[in-house]
Amino acid sequence: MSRSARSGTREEILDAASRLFAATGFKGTSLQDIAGAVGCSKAALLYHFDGKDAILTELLAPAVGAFEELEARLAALDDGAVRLAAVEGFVDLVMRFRREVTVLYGDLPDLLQRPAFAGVQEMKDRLLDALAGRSPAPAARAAALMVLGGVPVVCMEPCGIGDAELRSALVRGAARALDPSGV
Amino acid sequence: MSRSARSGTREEILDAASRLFAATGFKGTSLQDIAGAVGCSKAALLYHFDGKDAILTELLAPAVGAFEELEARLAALDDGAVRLAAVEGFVDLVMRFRREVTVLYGDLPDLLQRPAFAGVQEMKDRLLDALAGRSPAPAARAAALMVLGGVPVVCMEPCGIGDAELRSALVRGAARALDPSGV
DNA sequence: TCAGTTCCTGACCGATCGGACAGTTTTCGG
DNA sequence: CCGAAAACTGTCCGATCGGTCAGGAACTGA
Repeated sequence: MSRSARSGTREEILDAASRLFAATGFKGTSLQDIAGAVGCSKAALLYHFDGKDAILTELLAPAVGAFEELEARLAALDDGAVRLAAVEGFVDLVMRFRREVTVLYGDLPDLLQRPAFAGVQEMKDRLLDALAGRSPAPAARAAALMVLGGVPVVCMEPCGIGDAELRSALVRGAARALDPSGV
Repeated sequence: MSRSARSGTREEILDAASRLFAATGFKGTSLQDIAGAVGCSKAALLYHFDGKDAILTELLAPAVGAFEELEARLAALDDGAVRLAAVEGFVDLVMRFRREVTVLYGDLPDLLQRPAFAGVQEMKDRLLDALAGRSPAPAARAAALMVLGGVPVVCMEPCGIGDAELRSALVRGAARALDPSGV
């Protein structure tokens, strides 16, 4: 067992950073803040990571990977089934990676500019397409965008209801919003 | 006519600031950036405004006022009519104040902490209540939160469809999401 | 024309940022 | 027990931040 795996400082840093990034944003959190939360020096962070950006990318990697998997799964579905699958998969992932999604949404505009997250923009576009049931209709795309932006907002809020109940409420609410045969 | 009203520098500052704040966030925009966009010195900004925060608050004041008016109007409605009125009013205001809402949502978490925007949090809560048709049911509140967070996201995106069409798509999509008798 | 107000500039300030670096403590295999 | 690698610290750096200040230009009413 390697030494680094035992001490766990690296994981502590990632945990503290994700909490702080989610609470005050990436730009709003300094290396000093993270070091203080972990209980080490700022230089220790830069020993474990190549810089502030490296902490962010490593932090978001699992979530990004999971969303890429979801997309691969959705790509295999036909137009009829993709909408509901996209809704359920999206809600599940956002809930599972609450903190990471909060971080990502918190500084979205300028985070997307970074070359490291160039793929996120395309990922968002493909997910939007799936939520719209691959329909090019403006109304369908607007509704899909509303779901894409709205679901994370709900998950960020500590709304005091259980995960199972929240999940079902979100899936049904989003499905209603995306239902082209609705009101 | 006062001298300041003629030169219009003050308005230029507010316009440039709102554009930059919306594009790169409040924290992500420096006074230098604004001065550069306006074509004046950084000191000129601080001659017209008491500080960076003062620019933000003055920028957001018309939007905040409009949302307060909306709430006052909603408060007079009974539980049956409040939901649809809230959806239409909310969509209208978000579209009218696109840029301001983008700024507000871009740095929401830490902006809400500011004493100057203490009222915004309560405003959000009351609007949420109205969108949920004043229902305390967790599912209704989750759907309302989804709409509250999702509609601004759609308006920020330059989605290339006309305002009228976008408005109708948003109102209908949001109404579907909030419909308790739906799917 | 001239005093007075408004408008604006360049230079400067302390604080804080992300990061670099040399040196010290801690840990572990042999 | 010891030498080497790993883990970490204190200190310093240049850049940039929001904000201050004294003074100069530009316009105004008399």
